[in-house]
Amino acid sequence: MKPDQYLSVLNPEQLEAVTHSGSPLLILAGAGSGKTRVITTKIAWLIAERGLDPESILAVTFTNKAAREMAERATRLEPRAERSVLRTFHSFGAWLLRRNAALADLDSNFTIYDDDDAITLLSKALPALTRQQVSGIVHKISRAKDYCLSPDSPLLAEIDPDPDFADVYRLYERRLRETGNLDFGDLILLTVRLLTGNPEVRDRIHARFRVVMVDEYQDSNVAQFELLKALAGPETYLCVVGDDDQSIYRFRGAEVRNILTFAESFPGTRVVRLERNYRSVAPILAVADQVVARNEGRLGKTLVAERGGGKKPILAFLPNQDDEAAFCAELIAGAHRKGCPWADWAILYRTNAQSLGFETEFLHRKIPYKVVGTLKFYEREEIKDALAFLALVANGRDEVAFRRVVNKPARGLGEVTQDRIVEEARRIVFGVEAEGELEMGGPVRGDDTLQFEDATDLLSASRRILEALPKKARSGLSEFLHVVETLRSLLGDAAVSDAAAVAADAAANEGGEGAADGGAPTTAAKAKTASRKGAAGLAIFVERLVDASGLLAYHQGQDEIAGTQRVANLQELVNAASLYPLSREGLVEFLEHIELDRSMADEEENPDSVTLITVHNTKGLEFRRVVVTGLETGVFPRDDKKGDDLEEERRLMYVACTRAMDELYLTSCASRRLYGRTAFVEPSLFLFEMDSGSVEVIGRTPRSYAARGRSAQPGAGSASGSGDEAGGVQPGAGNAQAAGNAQGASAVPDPLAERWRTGRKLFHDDYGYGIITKSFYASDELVIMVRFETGAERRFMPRYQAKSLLVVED
DNA sequence: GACAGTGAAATTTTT
DNA sequence: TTTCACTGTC
Repeated sequence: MKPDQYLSVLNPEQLEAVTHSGSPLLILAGAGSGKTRVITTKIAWLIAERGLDPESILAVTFTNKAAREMAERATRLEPRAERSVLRTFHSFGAWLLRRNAALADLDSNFTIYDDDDAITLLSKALPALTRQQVSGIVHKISRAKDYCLSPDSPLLAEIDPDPDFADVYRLYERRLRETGNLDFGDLILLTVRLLTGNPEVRDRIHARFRVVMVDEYQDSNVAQFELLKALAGPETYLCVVGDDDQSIYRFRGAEVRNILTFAESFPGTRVVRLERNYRSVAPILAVADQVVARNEGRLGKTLVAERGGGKKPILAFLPNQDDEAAFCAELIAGAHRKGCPWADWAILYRTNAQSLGFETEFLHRKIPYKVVGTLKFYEREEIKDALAFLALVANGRDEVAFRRVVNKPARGLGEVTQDRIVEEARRIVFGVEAEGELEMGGPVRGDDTLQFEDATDLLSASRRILEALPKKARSGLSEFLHVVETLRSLLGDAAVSDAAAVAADAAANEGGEGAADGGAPTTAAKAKTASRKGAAGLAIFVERLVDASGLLAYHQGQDEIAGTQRVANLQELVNAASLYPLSREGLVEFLEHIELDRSMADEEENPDSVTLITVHNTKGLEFRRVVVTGLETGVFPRDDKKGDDLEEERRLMYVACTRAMDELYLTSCASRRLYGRTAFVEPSLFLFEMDSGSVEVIGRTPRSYAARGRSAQPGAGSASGSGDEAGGVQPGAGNAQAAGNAQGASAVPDPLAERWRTGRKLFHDDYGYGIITKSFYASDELVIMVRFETGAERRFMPRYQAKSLLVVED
């Protein structure tokens, strides 16, 4: 596309942001203001108009999805942008560290530990503590890394005042370095140290990246801020984009202050505000704004809706979460009957657990849906097993991986034997008393990488103690070692020397590899094509490994016992590997990609389906119609939230509402089941913060909410005071009758009540046959009691349960 | 060393 | 309701 073409569609502020140069730039981009368009256009423009080498542009984001989208859109405007480096913070860190492994005192074959692995590792080092306690510690360590704090930092007390914490942190670091692996925090922290501690690397990076851009800057943490500072040389053009009102990751270290004080950190900063919202109709934007306006710590923006007209958001009060699910289903099904595609809809909730009710309901009603984020493919036992085995092949020091697979299937190698092997491996490196001698950098000395790896390899250690083991363990272990070795040889004899080779090349590497490397993440779409052709590339290897490791047989057995899908899942993993070359580098690349991007290729899901998604996961997305569910105190916002935490919940609410383009629905239940127990709950604080009159209320209004409505809406109050008033029209099913009030039911014949008359026989999908024992209106909702053959008695609201409840006899 | 059974606790958001 | 730690048995 020609620059004047894509520049002509921009508004004046967007144009200014795109063409600005000569000083740091902060773009304050409100929701739906065309932020991504500005970034991608800027990339294209820099290449096409300013003649910048695409490879000298670095743009970092927080999610892989965002990175992919950015690459896609920039490339559409300017094909050469394909060679720019568009990555997540973490994948950029991994990229740089791997290429400078020797300088960073790392093994270039490092794999990445997720929280779970980190907890396992530390648990083994602290056997006296429960997993839960360790999990708390690991969490704090990861927070410390977010803030760039080493075990020696006095500021550590801010995270945990316990003086032991620093020691445990130190211990964790040592164990982690011993495995040769990194955790998420390290990907940022060690990258910062690499750049600040090695002037030649830093200069090289400054020379290469002339432009550094950051998207969603409001979610950056202190370590990422430090990284940004390290990346910005005197000649670097710095441009960050963000919206302080959408900062929602404080809980994991994000610092809103980064964006609030950007201009102070980088003197001369030019600030451009994008305040025209092109996404939502005005009434939707209004309620979102009313809520977030209550926050104090914000830069303050005035979002202007470019789309006039539009309906007021509808607020539905419902008895409980089953009704909430039914309400949503009916709403969506009703719209679908009128031609609205399923895909126009998104159901938003605060916590993942809330998706369940919607899933069951949608399944019943045959409404196609997809759950975003809960794709726990890589969490499955069989997948983690196979990945652990792969990781061990790539890196023989990986203790967590070793422990996970060495005795699976059972080879007579229990924890005691495992401990012996690990001790043996550590003994070689540290001598008998190693405690406390290490710095953060770890024990690797650049010159003897090879020897180090060999000696501390858990496999070498295994071999050394082999003879000392009891017969059963000995044969089991020796068989295991044989499998690993055979597999390693499959990756070519070059495997062992890779580390040295890569280390030697490192210095010259960042220059040319950007292109080759940037290609990998964008190939996700090609995965399917590749996998259909059968095992190719690394897939051959993974297939062999799954079989030879005994994991296939083991999980086959589990499939037969439990009727699970494990073998099929393993096959899926094999397919995923087909994109990578059959080599040790290919394997390492594969593992890194999985660790950093768990959003497996979107399978062959139905493109026309309703989206079920947590509010956090909607960042950057938009839908025509959105239902924000669970608007109750304790759920959203979670209770015990106050001060800054409450402000963050408010921003979450702001994010949720501003996802909607055309229609917004809000649902709030009177009671909710929470771990088995049913509790009555109050409407969300945020509902009270919206101006009365800016939403249309339906359903039985809770007393507290009604009270507020009455005072704010003079003349609209009801005489009865029972809170029965339901303003507005029931969307979806049976709307005409619903408008009628409870007291009117005596005169007017009511088809709904007629259909669900006492004595009728029913069939229910879950409970089987039953008979209606009572039928009555509670406020303005028809309620029936049904006794089932099982003896159970249940209440239903036919309006919402029409599909699962079938009248079988008059 | 594996495994079943018991009792109790605890639930957010994620690169 | 589910998950996890711990206990006792084979």
